[in-house]
Amino acid sequence: MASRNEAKEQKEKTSQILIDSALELCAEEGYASLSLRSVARKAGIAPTSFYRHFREIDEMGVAMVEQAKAALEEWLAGARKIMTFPQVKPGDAPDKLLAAIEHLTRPFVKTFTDCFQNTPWLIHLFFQERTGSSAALRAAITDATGGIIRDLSEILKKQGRSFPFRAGDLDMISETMITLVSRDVMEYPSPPDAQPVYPTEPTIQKLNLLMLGVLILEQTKQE
Amino acid sequence: MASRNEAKEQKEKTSQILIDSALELCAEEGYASLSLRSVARKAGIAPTSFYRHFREIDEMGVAMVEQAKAALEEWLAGARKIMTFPQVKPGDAPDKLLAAIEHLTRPFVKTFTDCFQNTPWLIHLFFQERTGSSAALRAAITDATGGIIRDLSEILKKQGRSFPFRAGDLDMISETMITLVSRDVMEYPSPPDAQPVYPTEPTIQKLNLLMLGVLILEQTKQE
DNA sequence: TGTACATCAGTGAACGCGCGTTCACTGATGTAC
DNA sequence: TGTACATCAGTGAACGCGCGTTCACTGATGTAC
Repeated sequence: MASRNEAKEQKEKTSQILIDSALELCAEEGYASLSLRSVARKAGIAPTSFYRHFREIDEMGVAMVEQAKAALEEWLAGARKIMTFPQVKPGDAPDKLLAAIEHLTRPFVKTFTDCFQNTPWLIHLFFQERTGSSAALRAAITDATGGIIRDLSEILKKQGRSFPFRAGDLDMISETMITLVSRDVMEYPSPPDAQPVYPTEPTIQKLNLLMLGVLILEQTKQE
Repeated sequence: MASRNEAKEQKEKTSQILIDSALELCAEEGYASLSLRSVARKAGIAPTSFYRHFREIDEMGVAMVEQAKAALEEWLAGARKIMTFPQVKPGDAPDKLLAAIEHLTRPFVKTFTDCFQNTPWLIHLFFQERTGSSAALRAAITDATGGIIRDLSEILKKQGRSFPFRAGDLDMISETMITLVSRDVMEYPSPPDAQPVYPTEPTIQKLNLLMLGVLILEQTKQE
């Protein structure tokens, strides 16, 4: 019984090697360029062994997305701890609002860029293949992205006492934040190149403007 | 002489058929899935004839981007005519600012969605392949996108008397507007599916929030 | 005007290659009795 | 404990296919004289 588990663990391990290899290749060449043989080659197993783990490439693709989602959720959990929005009052000057907003946007962007520098394949898979690729992968990504957006909404909601968004807007704001930060991060050269310090300020500024607009509008609506 | 031109025109025509075929295929399957043979097949010529027009796929890719850029510039020129920003004063209520902003954002989003419904391949090529694909194509797209962003900046600048952006911010704002609208538009199902009315309101709202933030901030800085 | 030559878009046959997929096989491990 | 059988991850040979690319050729059109 125990050894049967060992055997299963061994299989699991090989599956993981396949997924890891695929994620690396995907970041380099894009998902569309993945081939069963190239993944197997990188993983160091025979092409035919692939079928012991997945029925086809897209089945592995879905597993890749699941893994990326778990990793991204972990990063977001880290962000949650450092995103805190100071109390503001209606009528505060825009400068003061901006300073408060940066307590949300700066840690958020920092988290995203750290994530990208550590595991570029993660962002790549999520935001590069989001609209392309096979229908199966697209569905998995859309699903996972939805989860991430809701996670971010939760983080914002926690700030609710001081930053009272209307519930319906929360997801829209989260989605936009993620869209903007992922786009900027992806424009950046991949890690094979000499890795310059990523300039986060323009990204932060965009999010600031968005949140400032939100804040002004929400304050108006509450009066 | 005249007939020599005719011969050249004939060649030009075939090149155009190749490009058009490639753009269609690209919208369906993505640029990475293009093959010399599939393009030639769709264009109705022998695979070997491809070499009479382009040395390799990426050379055609660059021509595709040029064509897409020209088309998008034409759409933007149309947008320019209907984007007009009413005069606002510092201290105007956010509601009033928002109403003014919509005179920019609504025509802009409308133009983009119309463009996508008419020629989906255009948006696809520009914003799907922006980060993937070959280095040559990426460079061409980055270049073309830069031009489009500057076009939009020009449009905004024309509103300068009533909407005084600082020059440095103009490109950032244009880029963000294009990022947001293209992302939303691309999330939408491709034309092969039953074509529902594209919901532009969420997109407009995002742009509104951004522009509201910009406006508030610019007003503050001028004081 | 007539004739000989040049150009060049488009072609079909052929090549070697990497691909996905099938198949029967191996050999380690687990199970039954 | 010993023996016979079952399971199953991993394998190597082999297949047919679409790919990019080469080559020598065709035939329409343009040019020289």
